[in-house]
Amino acid sequence: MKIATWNVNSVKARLETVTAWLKDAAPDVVCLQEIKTVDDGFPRGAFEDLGYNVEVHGQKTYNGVAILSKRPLEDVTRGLPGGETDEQARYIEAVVTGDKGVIRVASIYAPNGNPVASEKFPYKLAWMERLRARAAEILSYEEPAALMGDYNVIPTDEDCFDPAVWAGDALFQPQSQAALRTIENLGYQDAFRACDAKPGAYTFWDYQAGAWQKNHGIRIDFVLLSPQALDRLKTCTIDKRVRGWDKPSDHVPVVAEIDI
DNA sequence: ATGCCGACAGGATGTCGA
Repeated sequence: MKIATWNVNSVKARLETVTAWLKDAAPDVVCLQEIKTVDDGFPRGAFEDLGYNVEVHGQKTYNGVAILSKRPLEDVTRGLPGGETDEQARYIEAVVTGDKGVIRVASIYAPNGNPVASEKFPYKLAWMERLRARAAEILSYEEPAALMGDYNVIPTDEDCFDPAVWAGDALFQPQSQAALRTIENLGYQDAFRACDAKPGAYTFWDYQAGAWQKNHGIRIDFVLLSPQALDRLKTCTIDKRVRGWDKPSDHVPVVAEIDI
């Protein structure tokens, strides 16, 4: 089963790019982030026409996440547990059944957190703590799980072109890196790192200042796998071709092949 | 030090992203 995550930066503005990629890559499951639309505005027909089931947790203008799957999506959870007063749509989770068993998948859009001196940074850290709690709960199920998305954390110096540029940024703060590491330390593995230890692989290049042309990127989109999913991991790749296409998102898809 | 680019809502330009 081919599973993928992609921050599309508006599903409406990106519809042609996204459908072109789906036809080219033919993933079985895709977690989308930053769809920037309410549920009713989601172009579900365009994806259903390509054979996908669609589950959406949308929001006007900002955020919003979705899951597309060629297999039925079951046990759908909208919103990250523990945030009854949180209005921001950043999490949706569902269970997919493959030929050899089930896999639980989550589409995650973690808060950016900038500027660090604002209330946005503690919101980011509190949200990551809620994600840790949910990740721990999922681990207790002892089943294959893939927590996929835009974590808005640069894990190490090797995950950005120039660490000095990011020194004051929320994505690169020690607290942000620790929050991600704490989730991994529960027992999740970064699928890309499990397959490819080379530094200098990125998933995001800013639209500004020719970042793509200069390869000034960062790696902030991850597929985190439970032990039961890691056991079945075959490959994990970053599809950077897509950043060079017309009307690209500033993020590219991360794709993992799981034997499920 | 800040903007660079792009999407959105709204109908100009400010907010947000990373």
